[in-house]
Amino acid sequence: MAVQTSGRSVYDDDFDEEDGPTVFKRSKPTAKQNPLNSEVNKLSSQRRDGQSGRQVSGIPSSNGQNLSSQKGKMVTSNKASPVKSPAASPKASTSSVKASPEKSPVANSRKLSMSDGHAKHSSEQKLSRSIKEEMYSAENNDSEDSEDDKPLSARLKGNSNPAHKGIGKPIPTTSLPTVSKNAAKKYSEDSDDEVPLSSRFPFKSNVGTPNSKSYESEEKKPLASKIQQNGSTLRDKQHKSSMVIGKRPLDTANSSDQSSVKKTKLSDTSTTVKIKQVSVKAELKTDDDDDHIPIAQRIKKPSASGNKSSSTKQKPVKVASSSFKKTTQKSKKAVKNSKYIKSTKMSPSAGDGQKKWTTLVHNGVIFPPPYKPHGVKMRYSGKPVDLNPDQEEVATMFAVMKDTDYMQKDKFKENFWTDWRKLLGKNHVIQSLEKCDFTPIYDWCQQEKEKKKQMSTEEKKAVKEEKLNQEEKYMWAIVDGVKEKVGNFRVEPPGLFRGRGEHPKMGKLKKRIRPRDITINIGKDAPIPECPIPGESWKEVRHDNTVTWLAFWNDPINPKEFKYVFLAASSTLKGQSDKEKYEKARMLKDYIENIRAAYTKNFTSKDVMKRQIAVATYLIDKLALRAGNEKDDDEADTVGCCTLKVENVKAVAPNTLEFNFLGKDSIRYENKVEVELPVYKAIIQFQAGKKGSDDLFDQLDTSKLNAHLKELMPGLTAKVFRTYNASITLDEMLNIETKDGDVAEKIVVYQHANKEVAIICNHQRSVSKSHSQQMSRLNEKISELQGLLKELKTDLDRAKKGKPPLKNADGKRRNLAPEAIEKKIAQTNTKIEKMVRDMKTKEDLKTVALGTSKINYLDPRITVAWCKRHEVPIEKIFNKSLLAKFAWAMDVDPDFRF
DNA sequence: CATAAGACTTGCAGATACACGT
DNA sequence: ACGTGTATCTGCAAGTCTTATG
Repeated sequence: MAVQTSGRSVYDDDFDEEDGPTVFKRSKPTAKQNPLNSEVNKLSSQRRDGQSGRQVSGIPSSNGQNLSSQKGKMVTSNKASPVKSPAASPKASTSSVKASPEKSPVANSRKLSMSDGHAKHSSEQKLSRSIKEEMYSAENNDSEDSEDDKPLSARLKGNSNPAHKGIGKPIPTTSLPTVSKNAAKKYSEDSDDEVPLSSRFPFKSNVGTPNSKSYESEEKKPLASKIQQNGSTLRDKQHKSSMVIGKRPLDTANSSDQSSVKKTKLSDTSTTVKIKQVSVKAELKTDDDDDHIPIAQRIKKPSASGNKSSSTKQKPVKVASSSFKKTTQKSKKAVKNSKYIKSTKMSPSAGDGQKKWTTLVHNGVIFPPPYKPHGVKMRYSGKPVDLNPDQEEVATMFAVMKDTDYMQKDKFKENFWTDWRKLLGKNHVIQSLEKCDFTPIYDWCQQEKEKKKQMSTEEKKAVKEEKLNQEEKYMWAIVDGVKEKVGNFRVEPPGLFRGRGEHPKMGKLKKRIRPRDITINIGKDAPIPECPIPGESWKEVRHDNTVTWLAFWNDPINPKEFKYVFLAASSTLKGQSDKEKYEKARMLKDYIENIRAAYTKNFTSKDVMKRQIAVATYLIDKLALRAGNEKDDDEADTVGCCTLKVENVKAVAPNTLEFNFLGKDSIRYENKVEVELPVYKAIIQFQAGKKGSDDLFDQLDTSKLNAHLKELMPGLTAKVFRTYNASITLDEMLNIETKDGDVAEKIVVYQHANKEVAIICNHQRSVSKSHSQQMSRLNEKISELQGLLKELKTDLDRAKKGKPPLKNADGKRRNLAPEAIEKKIAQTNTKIEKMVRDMKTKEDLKTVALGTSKINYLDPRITVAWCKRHEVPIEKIFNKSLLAKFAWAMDVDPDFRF
């Protein structure tokens, strides 16, 4: 890759040297907006949001305080199905393409979800897409290295008008003719393959059909979104209106720190000492030899091969002999895979085997302070009891949980009692938990908390500084000569296990971790961190550079499992794999059409397992379900796709499926979806003759499913669909809904898209304790304003007639000119409208968590590119930690599309 | 092959920091 | 200056997926 030598990108400059928000300016102020947008916008006005109440009463699903009661109030049952999909109206592209004669059963089955009749993509597009598929690896290299890593300034000079790129690369996903340069390039360069297309893609002809019109446009979204279009069942809680989410602009003060995203390359690992001396902030800003080099390139430095990015680190995928190939894309796959292998071989990671780093220096982990007995006596049968420090410690853990929901759970108390009793001993005075009164300890803890709160600012600051001082040395590691933040260097303190949902182990004592429990992983030549507790030593010291963890210990609750210390999300190591994740999801984009066609075909396969795989894949794709691994009995009883029980899905004629189950973290997934008839029928078949608690997919588990997926695309697994659907949704929504307007309006568009994704992924949060209170407070304010409005109107009437204003209860009003009153009225109206909007937004988002998708599912390059295109300061969308985490994405081409 | 072990990502909640209106 | 509400950060639980093992 051409290393960018000429200096920083525009972005970098802003980042480093300015305090103000970073605005991605285009060199040409023109072409800010895709010309198509205006048309597309119409579509957007038809969209409705899903509604958000997804939790169900009575389900003890979380451990938050008062949660169950809150949840209980939420009656709404259908979960939203989000996005409808204006997003993909391929009209534009259609025009450039001729209709193809393909016909496909698949397409037919999709009609259902395509009520708005989007045009489909032409066969030509499909073909070129297929070609692209084969060339994936080549493309990757191109896109990652040749373009993205160029300085922004350089890139901007080029063709910044998205419309220019239309040639050559069909983006099936959207109708926008926008095509990335990379893709176009790839297309032409990649035509190397001599094999006739027709033979390479026997499957093709099946895929698109005349009636697949909206198939393509629609297919990119989870079904849920589509269904909503006709979804009579769904509540229309929406507000296409863009609501102001009330997000505060990040303060510019932050930006000065942002250079933290840069890595400081140290000339050699022995510089550790120096590092330790510098304060964090100072360090962040210090000399950075590599500052001018984009992170993406720096990442690769350590690798001797200096090769182009390997967007996928996985090892070559074996070309399995699968039935799928036979039926569909045999030759294609073979070709693909071989290329894939080739490219992977050249990649640094492949060359180094599993090697994740070359040198690794760090200072180990920090332990929580030993327990300080407070001596406060709890009571047993009303009498004070003496406890030794160990017993007291555990009693205190229990005491402080007084007003959490766990206290209502018998399992929690039972588990706690079992473990505490072991400490007390059989013959202790305390013989039963019921007679225990922990309130003295509880009260004491509250007092302590209060004391802390009352400390003066200076005192607090001092305490903080002291803590920082102690921790500083643990906060950093040096990986291949680059100083990187460590994620969780603090060893977990002892406590009572707070499992989520109905976890069988809740309340058990999580014992204190000691050095002898901990295995350290560190570079061979690095000094071994000294054990912070005198007289003890680490369990083991390894030098394993095929893994990224710095330390681990066995989870005291489940000794078969481990707790790892990793680098922070902002590290290059994490950034790299994050990028690979998104590249894989982008790769899926090129395969998705065939994959969907294949599973659609298999809805009616005679082979039950195939049918189950098909339907499961469909659900994962359309509803963004998780894979659903098997779980042990000593874990909360939750499910994912492969572990769905018969009772979790209800088939309602003619073709609706009602899902209701507890997913990850015991979050309820509740959704009604209209599905293709074959899916509906298949589900009924799978349920036939089974009990409610039986597995719906009895022939299936995640390894079978993923093994199958891997035959369809290298590295494909179930979770890739979630990433793909989340990111593609964001990309499309942003590009369709962004209009000219001020930054605030654009941010609203972003948040709206973000929200849709969160709903698709079922990312929930519990309603804040004060939510209803806050709502009524807002209501009060609104009616106050409305009262004022009334008075103003009266005044206006009187003023027009030349009469003086009436006096009201609390005094008199000023005598104003009618114009002034009118102005006031307008202002008040605006204020009221804004408050109403805000309230709606607040109500709407009260159970939706936007953060998770932003952190884990949305390709940051979509966001960064959009910010560049629309001159939205990236800080308005990404906070400081996100900026650091996504450093690798910052110099993306403004024309980047997912 | 099935299962276990191992490694890494994803997810929610509570604590804490911070901005905003009064 | 202060309380309140929101945004962000942190902690750690709970997933996914790969690899090793018998």
